[in-house]
Amino acid sequence: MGVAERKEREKEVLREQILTAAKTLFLEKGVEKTSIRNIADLIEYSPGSIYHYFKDKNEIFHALHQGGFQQLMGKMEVLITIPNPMSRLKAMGSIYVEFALENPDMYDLMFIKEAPMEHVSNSNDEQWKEGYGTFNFLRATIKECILEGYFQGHDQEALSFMVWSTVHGMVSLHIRRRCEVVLAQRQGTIVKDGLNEFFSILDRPSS
Amino acid sequence: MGVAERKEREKEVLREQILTAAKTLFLEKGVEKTSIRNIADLIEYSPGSIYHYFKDKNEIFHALHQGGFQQLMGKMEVLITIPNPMSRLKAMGSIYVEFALENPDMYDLMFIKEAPMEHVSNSNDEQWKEGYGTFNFLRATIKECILEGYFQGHDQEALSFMVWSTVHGMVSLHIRRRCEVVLAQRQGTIVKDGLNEFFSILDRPSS
DNA sequence: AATGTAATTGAACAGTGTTTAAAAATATAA
DNA sequence: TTATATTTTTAAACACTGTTCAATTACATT
Repeated sequence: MGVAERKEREKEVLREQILTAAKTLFLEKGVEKTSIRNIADLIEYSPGSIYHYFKDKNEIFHALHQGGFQQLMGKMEVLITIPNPMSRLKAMGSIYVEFALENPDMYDLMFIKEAPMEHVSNSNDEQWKEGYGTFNFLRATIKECILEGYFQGHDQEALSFMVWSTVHGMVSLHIRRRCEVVLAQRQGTIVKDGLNEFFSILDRPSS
Repeated sequence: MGVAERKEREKEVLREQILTAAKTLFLEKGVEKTSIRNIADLIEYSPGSIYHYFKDKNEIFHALHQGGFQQLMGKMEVLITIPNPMSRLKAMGSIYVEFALENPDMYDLMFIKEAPMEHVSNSNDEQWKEGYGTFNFLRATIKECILEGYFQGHDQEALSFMVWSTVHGMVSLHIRRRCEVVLAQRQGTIVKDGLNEFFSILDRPSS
């Protein structure tokens, strides 16, 4: 009686197809400008059938959202091989920025867009599980830095938040197209340059 | 023959009414979820008549956008009385954060929300006039800091962008409710604490 | 009072997310 | 194999959206 299992697998395949098509279109023309009909056209199904696999458009976002956190965590795994906490902190920043610039729409979904389920705050804990994971790793790295004397007398929690904010600020200004105010000839590299400036500042000795 | 002038004034009044209604609705339910018909309903005019005062929805957004920049610039005027560039830089950061926390919705509109149709409309220069103004002021302040030896060997443009990114990052993570990952007992003051951490880091001497 | 101009309207167009009743495809049972 | 039951898919419809435009209304000028 493996029929139910096969059906389940087939259903999962179509679910995956929808997700892949949605991701393709989101990255291509943006989330807002991608319609359910566009997705349906791409997988050659009717618009209505998508609603048998996802409650609504938001649920498609949410599924991709979680996938994004796993992707980011995957990119961060190499960091455990870096023993020096300061080097690890910098590498973490580089990976974060790299992820954001390579997957701007996904980053938008994860960190910039209005979180759609905020009023239904019950499931928040589950949703942010991965988010907690990455921030905890940052916090632990900062703690090691402080212990090794890199940021003497600094506040672990506030410093962690500030470091995260700096990289988030740079990539989100870039993604939301607020970089036109910087010199035209610098716009192409301003995020990378800004990150290096940040590293330089972090490298300066505690007075 | 003051008729033309009176008509002009009346036209300006209705323009103002549209802007006020749009602002109310944008801040209440967001730009994307506010329709021209919603705005028209609120001022008790037909949807079509709005197009006699604004080319399209984007033009309404940009008009409000510019108003926000003027408000921020107004708050920044006191900075010219601070002679020391480093003190001025810090005060600028404080005012920026204060503005964002006091007017989160307007800040959202100005720096976080998707600026609609930016790639389509080619009048970018005019739109960002005020944006250029505030960033120029930051750039000039950073330049003075460098000249006075505060950031020896640093890149003016990249450093300016990085400083802006840090304050923007902190307030935008706060506004978009991504601060739940920080310790619960710190969440109320994390932006202010993070800003102070940033100031401390900036204060450290160039090696 | 007649004319010309500017403001306003409501209908229409092409698009959106979503729902739903009917149809098609498929699995199970007799 | 045939009949029934279940699941999957579809097309049409609903209530929206931004925008355009011909027709109407309001009004200042002659």
